[in-house]
Amino acid sequence: MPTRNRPHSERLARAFKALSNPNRLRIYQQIKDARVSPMKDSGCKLVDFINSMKVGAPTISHHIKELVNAGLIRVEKDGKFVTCYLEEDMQQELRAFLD
Amino acid sequence: MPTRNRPHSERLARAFKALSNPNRLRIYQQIKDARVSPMKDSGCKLVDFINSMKVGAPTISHHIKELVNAGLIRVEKDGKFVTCYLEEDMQQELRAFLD
DNA sequence: ATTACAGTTTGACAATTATCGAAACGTATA
DNA sequence: TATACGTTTCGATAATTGTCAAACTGTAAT
Repeated sequence: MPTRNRPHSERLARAFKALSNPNRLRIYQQIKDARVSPMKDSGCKLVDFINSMKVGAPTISHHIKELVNAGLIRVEKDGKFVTCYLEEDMQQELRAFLD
Repeated sequence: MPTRNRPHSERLARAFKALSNPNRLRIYQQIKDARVSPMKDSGCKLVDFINSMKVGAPTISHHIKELVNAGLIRVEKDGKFVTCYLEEDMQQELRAFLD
């Protein structure tokens, strides 16, 4: 059973795997940088990724899903738009591992 | 040009990819934990990995090589033994990225 | 309603990867 | 030298992955 104190290798490895693709890493970085504080988190519109990155929409959709499954981000739907937000707990877990 | 301020996605992604395999992650963790300080770094003997982990020697050798290529660790040979040491610069780069 | 936009799903394909067994290599020790 | 041990290389295989095109879904605008 994975706990907060002794993180499971599998869980961490899955997060690292999600960050192991350059495009996914860039997506994550933008989402992370959009969060200046827990109070001020503008999130990132998925449509902006689709318009700015050099891979097709299906690929981006797939990458986002992987980041969500890895627990790194979460998404919220509003009308036809999807906005991505950082999952701070996982960010903290990764930071803790690196220390 | 990858700099400290604006790290290259490819370089970071390669490091994360190296940590994306559970066995490799465990290896890295042990090497990291063996370094209590820059002055006191006992390193980890490759032979101990081979004896303690449940995968064959060729696989371990391959994993070590990947960690080295990713810039996460370095190895030193002494007689027939190989010892693994943490590359602190890369650890710092990863930490900086997560902040 | 028709069109346009945002996003997902499916199915496919080439490329990469984790692992293995067998063989080879290098170093020490008997 | 011969033998043993630690490590690497090689060749193979099964599994995973990144990407795409095409088709589809849902929402908004005209």
